[in-house]
This record gives sequence, C-alpha cells and structure tokens, in this order.
Amino acid sequence: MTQRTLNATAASLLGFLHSGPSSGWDLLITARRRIGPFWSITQSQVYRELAAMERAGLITAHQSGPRDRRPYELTGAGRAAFARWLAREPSPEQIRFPLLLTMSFGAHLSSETLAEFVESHRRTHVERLAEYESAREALNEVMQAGMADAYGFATLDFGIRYERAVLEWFEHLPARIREGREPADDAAGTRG
Amino acid sequence: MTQRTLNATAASLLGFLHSGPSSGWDLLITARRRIGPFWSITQSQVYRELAAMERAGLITAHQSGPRDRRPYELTGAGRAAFARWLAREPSPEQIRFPLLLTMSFGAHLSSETLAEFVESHRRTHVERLAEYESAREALNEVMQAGMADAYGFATLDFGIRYERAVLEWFEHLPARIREGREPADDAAGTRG
DNA sequence: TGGTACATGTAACATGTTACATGATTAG
DNA sequence: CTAATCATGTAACATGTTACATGTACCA
Repeated sequence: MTQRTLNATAASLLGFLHSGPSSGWDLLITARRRIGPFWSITQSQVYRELAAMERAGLITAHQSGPRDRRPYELTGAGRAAFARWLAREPSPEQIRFPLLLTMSFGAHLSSETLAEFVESHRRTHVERLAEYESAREALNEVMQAGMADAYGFATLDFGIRYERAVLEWFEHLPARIREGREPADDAAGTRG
Repeated sequence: MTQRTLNATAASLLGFLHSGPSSGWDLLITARRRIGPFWSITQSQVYRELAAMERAGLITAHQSGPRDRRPYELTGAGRAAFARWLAREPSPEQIRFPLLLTMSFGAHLSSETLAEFVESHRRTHVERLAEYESAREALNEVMQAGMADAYGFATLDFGIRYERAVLEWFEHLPARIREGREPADDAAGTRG
C-alpha cells in the first residue's frame, strides 16, 4: 500500500534494516558511520520516518527491550519498497557550501575575517580527511579478510578524494584571500 | 526590525542586489550562474524570499516595468542585515549524493543497473567540468582586463577541482562496480 | 498567428532543523 | 549518588520541491 515513492533518507533506513532489526538510535549511529560523508540525517528525522514507515506497513516494531529500545524489523512490503527505490536512477548530487557563498561576496567583507573563516574550515577538512583515511585502513583489513563489500570501500574513497580536492583548493587560494593580505573593497577601504 | 537571522538563500539575493535593483527572474538567473555550482535555488524560493524580505523592510519594490518585471532595491536595513550575515562564521558544507547512497547498497542491486547509473552520472560530470572550464576561460579574460574580482574566480576553481576529483573517483572505481562485470549479492544470485 | 522564452506568483507538500521534554542505565 | 550517555519522542518552524495558473513579449 501507500505506493508513494520513498525518500532517500527513509530508504537508507530500510537498507540498514536488511542486516537485522534495530532501533532508531542504532540506525542513526549506523547512518552517520556508513553514509555520513555524503548523506546527513538528524535524529528527529529518523524517528519521524520510522513512525511513518510503520504506519505504511514497511516495518514493524517489536516489544521494546532495555531502555525502551524499540527494535524495528523489515516487512515484505518494506523489502519490496526498498528494492523499487534502489532501482530508480539516482538524482544529481547537491552541494551547499556556505563558505563559498561567503567567499563569493568577499568584496563586501573584511579580508581578515574571510581569512579566518577560510583557515578554520581548512582545519576541519584536514581532520575529516584523517578520519576517513583511518576508517579506510580499518576497512581495508576487514576487506582483506573477505568480510566486507567493495561498495562501502568505494563510497569511502569518494569521501577521501573529495576532502583531498578541497584541501588542494584551499592551498591554491591566492594569498590575498587565504591570508587576508590586502584590504577588500567595501569593508576595509577603497582602492579606486 | 525583524532581527531574526537571514537564511543563506535570502542573503545571497541581498548580495546580488548590491550591484543594483533587479527582478526576481534576474536574481534567479544570476544565482544560477554565480553560485549554482555550490548553492542551488529554485524559482519558487526566490519569490518567497523576496516577498518576505520586502515585508521585513530589507528591500523595496519599484514600479513594475515591461512584462510586469518588478525590480527590487536594497534598503539600508537590507544592507545592514546582509553585512551582519556575511560576518558570521559559515556553517559546514553539506553534500547529498544519491548515487553514493545507491552504491552503498550495491549488494542489493543488480550490477548491470548500478553500472548504468554510474556511467550516466559520469557523463554528466564530464559535461559539467567542461562548462566550468569554459566559464573559467571567459572569467580569465575579464579578469586580465582588471574587470573582475578574485572571489568569483576562486569559487569557480572549487567547482573545477570538485568535478575533477569526482571524475577521478569514477575512473578508479573497481571494474566490477563500474562495468558490472560480476553478479551482485542479492539480486543476481549467491556467491557463497 | 502561433510557439517559445520570459516573468510572476500561489498552493500543497516534503524534508530538514532546532529546541525541548522525559526518563533509563551505566560508570565513577 | 550523580553526571554522562543512551534513548525516544514531539512541536514548531524553516527550507526546499513540484505542480500549476496566468499572462507578456518576441520571433519566425
């Protein structure tokens, strides 16, 4: 029933439920770990989608265990809905990068402030790259033992290449932007 | 008035209005061209944000010209709100990449289907890179004539580096994924 | 004179975010 | 005992998407 197409967030929850029943909390943790680099999910959404999918008959709740954990399990309809969703051509990706928005209006901002923003973002990307790289090493071991699929490896590889590209971009920014050497247009004076 | 912080989409419209009054339609076109690679905006949003900002006194509408074009102009309050928004630390970027979501559940999908998705996405990225590169050449000329700012150049450079990284990722995908050489787990048979 | 691109807007809905309320369990 | 973490959920709101309605101006 409810033939309405699944949204990607809900679908990913169904995907995770293929490896056995789990609670909203667990699904949230799993999602952050497995698809976090390219798909963000909030706790609030998880519970909302689970409730909606239960109403739609795609999952069923078990008796709640310790701490009120309420494990959900896939139904046949859920499996079918997931398979239908998975076989549809994925839509193009979306990027929303507020730092770039700020930078593209750089002429209206003091160059020192912009340089601070740039540096603080650069640092978080350095950290993220390190995290992804250590996650890859871990995956690598599991994979050599034949315990993991190539898909998780490929998507993690995307994260790594993305972070590297971002860092290279930071490193190639002109010094005026990256270090705020010269005054910008509006906020710090006029150039003529 | 209405001290509520501006959202990034509305703020970008204010940013564009700094170079003179323009209509919703023009703003939409400008946004697509100038910030499209990292900030998507729909037509519907533009009109909604403009209406809201007019109510909040950040912009004022002029007499409508030919074709009912309704040019909006920045007010002092609008300028101030924009400056406040611009000086805030930008939040981290968000990526939503449905193809990666699909791929991470690749074990449940026929490898031929996945390979088709991959190839069709790869092609659109090839095209986008070409577009960005030709935009850069155009910008380069204007810039050498001293007519453009370094900021637009830097943000476009991001787009180019991003697209290149994505293409390299596609090229390094294992053949099983990229070309669908072997059967996947669920949909096309069992392995072990 | 008819089609295409221009142009504005609304309605309905889907999705995402933030803040809060509530309580259980565990570790120190 | 008490603070941190685990765990679930709701409410209110912000933002984004899709579909539609309406009409104008330009060009072949």
